[in-house]
Amino acid sequence: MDKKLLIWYQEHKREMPWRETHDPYCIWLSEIMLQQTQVVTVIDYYNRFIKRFHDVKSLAEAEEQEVLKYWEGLGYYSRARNLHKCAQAIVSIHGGQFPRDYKQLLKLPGIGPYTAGAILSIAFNEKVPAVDGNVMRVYSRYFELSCDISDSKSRTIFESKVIETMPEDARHFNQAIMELGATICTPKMPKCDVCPIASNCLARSTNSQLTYPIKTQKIKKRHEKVSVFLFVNQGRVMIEKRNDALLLKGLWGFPTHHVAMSQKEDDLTSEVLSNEAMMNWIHANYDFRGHIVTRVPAKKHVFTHLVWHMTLIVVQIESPRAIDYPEIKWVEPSSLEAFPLPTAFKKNLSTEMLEALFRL
DNA sequence: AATGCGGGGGT
DNA sequence: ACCCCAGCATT
Repeated sequence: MDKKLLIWYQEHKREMPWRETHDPYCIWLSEIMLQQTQVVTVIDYYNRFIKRFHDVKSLAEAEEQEVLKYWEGLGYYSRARNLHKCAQAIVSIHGGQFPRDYKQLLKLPGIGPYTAGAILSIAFNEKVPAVDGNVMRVYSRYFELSCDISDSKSRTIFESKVIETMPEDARHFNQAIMELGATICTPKMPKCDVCPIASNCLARSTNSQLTYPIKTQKIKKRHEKVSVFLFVNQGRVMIEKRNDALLLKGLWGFPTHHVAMSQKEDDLTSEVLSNEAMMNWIHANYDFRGHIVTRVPAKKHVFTHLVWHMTLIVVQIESPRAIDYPEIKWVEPSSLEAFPLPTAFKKNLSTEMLEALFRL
């Protein structure tokens, strides 16, 4: 398996900025960004990030808000918060050097079994497995392994199998398996006709590629109806830093009010908040008065485990005058870009909309 | 062991 | 419009 695979990888690997170095900082950063995120998306973020935070020390010294700003739009923001904490731990505990040790790496925030293996193998060429979803898909097909990959216990089974089959060139082998999973041995329509290891693939021989990997877990998303308030005062709109009790904690956004929740989308259509109920909510949470200018049905936004059905509520605030607090800012629409604003809010803000707000 | 956590791509 | 993807932390 390994010989053909390594030759294929050498010839067909995609170019990525982090593949031009073995610097543990670059490998670590890229691996964190690549969790649940595709290569094409990561490249721009990675380049901008490296340009601003060129080593672990400069990242450790940064403000969390700025790190989040550089992560804006990438999602799973706890990755960014843990990345920042991890950089600080590496500076304070390990003298700014990444530990070349599996157990030590695992203790660091945001680094789990996969990422520890990826850093050790790719940066240090240690013969350690790095099992991600691609590896599990490739191995379960190649060996027709029937263990359930949605069960976290299965990871160790794949790790043993990887150790059995791993050549000395761990650095390239681990990346080759993942590259194969990402480009050839894909979930839906695997390109077996151009796969370098198809001749020995068990699933290929029995035409069972699509029954592997075995995965039982089903995801049931709940639906939430959410009012998103655009408080407008003298050409400025209010944003607040989302607190730890909220989704998207630490990022900025418009005030949100939970109207209704259901397992079924249809149950939400009848749930409408009256103007009076809204004004009561506003007054209970903020000490100013105003009137509702308009309601705009907004795009729905799908998160990992829930769906937001948003309505934008534009409210003209008459009193008090716009005052900033540490966690509440009144900003001109053009200044919104200075804050880390998650996609759920961003995608509902057209230029026309902002222009209209500005005129209020 | 189960749940929380974004956003993008393919069909 | 709908389906799929999937590491780590917390509980």
